[in-house]
Amino acid sequence: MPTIKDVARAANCSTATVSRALASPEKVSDATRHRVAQAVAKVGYSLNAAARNLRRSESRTIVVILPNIANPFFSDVISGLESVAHQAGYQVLLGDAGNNPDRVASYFNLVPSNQADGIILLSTEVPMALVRERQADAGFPLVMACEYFDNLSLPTIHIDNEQAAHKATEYLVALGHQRIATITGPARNPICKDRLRGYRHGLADAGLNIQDDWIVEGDFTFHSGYEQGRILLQQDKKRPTAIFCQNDEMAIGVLKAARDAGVVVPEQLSVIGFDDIGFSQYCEPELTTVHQPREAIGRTAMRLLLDILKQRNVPLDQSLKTQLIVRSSTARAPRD
Amino acid sequence: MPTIKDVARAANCSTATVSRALASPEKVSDATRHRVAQAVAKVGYSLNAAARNLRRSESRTIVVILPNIANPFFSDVISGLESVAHQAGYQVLLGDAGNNPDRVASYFNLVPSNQADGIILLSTEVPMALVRERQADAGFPLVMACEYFDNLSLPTIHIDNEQAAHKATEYLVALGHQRIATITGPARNPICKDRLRGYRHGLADAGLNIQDDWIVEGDFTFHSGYEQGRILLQQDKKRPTAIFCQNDEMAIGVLKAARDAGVVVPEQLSVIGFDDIGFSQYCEPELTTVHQPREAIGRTAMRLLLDILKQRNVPLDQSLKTQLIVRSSTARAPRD
DNA sequence: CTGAAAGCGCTTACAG
DNA sequence: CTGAAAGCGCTTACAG
Repeated sequence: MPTIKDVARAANCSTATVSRALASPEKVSDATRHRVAQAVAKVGYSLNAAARNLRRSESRTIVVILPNIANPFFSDVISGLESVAHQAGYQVLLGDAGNNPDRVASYFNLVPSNQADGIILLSTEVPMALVRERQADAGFPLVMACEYFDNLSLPTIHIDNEQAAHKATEYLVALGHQRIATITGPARNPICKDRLRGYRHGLADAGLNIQDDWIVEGDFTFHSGYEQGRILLQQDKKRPTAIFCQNDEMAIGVLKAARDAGVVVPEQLSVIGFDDIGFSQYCEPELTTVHQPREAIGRTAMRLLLDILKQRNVPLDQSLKTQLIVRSSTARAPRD
Repeated sequence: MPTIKDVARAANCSTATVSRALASPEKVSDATRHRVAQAVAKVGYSLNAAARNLRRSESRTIVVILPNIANPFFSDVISGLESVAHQAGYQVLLGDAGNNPDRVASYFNLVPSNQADGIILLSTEVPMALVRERQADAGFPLVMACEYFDNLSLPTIHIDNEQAAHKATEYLVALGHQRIATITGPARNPICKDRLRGYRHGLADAGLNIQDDWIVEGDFTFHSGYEQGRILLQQDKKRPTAIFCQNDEMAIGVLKAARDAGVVVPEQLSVIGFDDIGFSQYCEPELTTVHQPREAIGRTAMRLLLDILKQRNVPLDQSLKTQLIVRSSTARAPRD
């Protein structure tokens, strides 16, 4: 591999000048810049980033830790993150945590080892000790998006989960539903708690009583939605007439459980999801759901992190708007 | 950040010894190794990877270029890639090409700039000139998976697309279908050509004639499947009784088009997809499709690349098995 | 088993 | 605008 020395020789100048011509062209005369450009092409030079990173002690790389790359929810968030990063000359290293604490630890370690400048965390399913340790360290650039820790304050971009769930529940109530169940995500997850709180308040506002066995826990997969849906629909006389699911995949699982149980959606059962993933328009029936501005979440989170890296003063907590999208999986409550 | 010097001071030895204790512990006495470990903990040292990379001129990073991170097909492939990489002490940098040639160029550039040791390419939607240039350069570690270029020989892991499509078509023929349409992916894509060839042969084998306006092109999205499906189903007397789609998302789009057109699947229309993504079990009806061993493709591709990096002799072309999964979107052809 | 020393390829403060 | 020189933090061949 040709180095900056080879270029300097070919351009008949010092390595310092080559470096300047490449990194800050305005510091160099037109003629020199041109000679250097020619020399670069001639010798087939490309900058050794490891050397630059070492010298500058920065890597221009941001690590994004996500719980599971298979989750379609994240793809737009990632697009948003990447578009802002690339525009600013940063790369994005996508780290799939895959429920593996070691892996997460190794991603975190990329920052002290100078392979990454900062981290965006999209999951709370990571070893708390690790995060706590880093957060104590003020110099560790760490931003959360989509999720957050309820016992730890970190800069974060999110939606108002409670309000969104509240509105979804209200909508079901407005349709005349009185027996409304919910399938939550993992119960310890703060955003799931928020969505559950929104659900409870929605019922309470309407004077409906909350039936604890209609609050069931899933894990955000199709399969868990299917299983919990099946169970909820078994009680065939006083079964729920509506189910609010904390994400779309579980809602789509419920649609299947309903089909298998011979319960017609939306005539006999209304279903609401959360996220508005692409598939929610292609399932049968199309899913009423809470739309999240996923790209914007990604963009905003990356901007926040880059601002932190530049030591800019920035709001550390931003909430973005959601929207209830009404499609065909909800309807007026059936007569008893 | 503490450096190796600080550790050396705390352990009362040279930096050379610290380096050895960390990188090749067997070269160092037990006592020293222990002292170094203590010192590392005491000063809170972590190795500066940029310095190591510069010195060793390797990065232990593999770039995976994919066309679109939102495509659920890739998530298992990525899991496979990552599991092998991490086991071997490599990191994976996921690069979303996003139909942006500049971005792809910058990912390719990671190798000469010493930020990546090799590339796995999961898409042919990249500037040919770039690939051609690199491939000419024998020292450039580049492996393809899932897709391939038909005018360029690169090490590649794939399935037998033609055979898989042939079998799927045969299956429809065996169900008595005589009017079988197909929705392809982008026509210039070699794997799409292969699948199309398999379809043609399947029809030819059965003595069915091939109707050119039943070979329509989509782009692998739900939407294109929906649109093309809608058009195919419009011709209501002699419309096709079966549609073979080159991926599941388009097949799911067709299911929706059929619902909208009042065509009942599978009684009036059989639909087959390709890939066996998770959704294919949660759409209505569940999708008959060609299963690809996605994890295995990923694992095999990463092993191949790592072997190439170690200059091992390896088979440069491996084909993995597919399987037709019969679910509920296919049935015997309706009577005319 | 250990240390002194060179060097990986850059960047940048300093001097002119 | 340009160059000589120091130095970023490691690793490793060499010598002992």
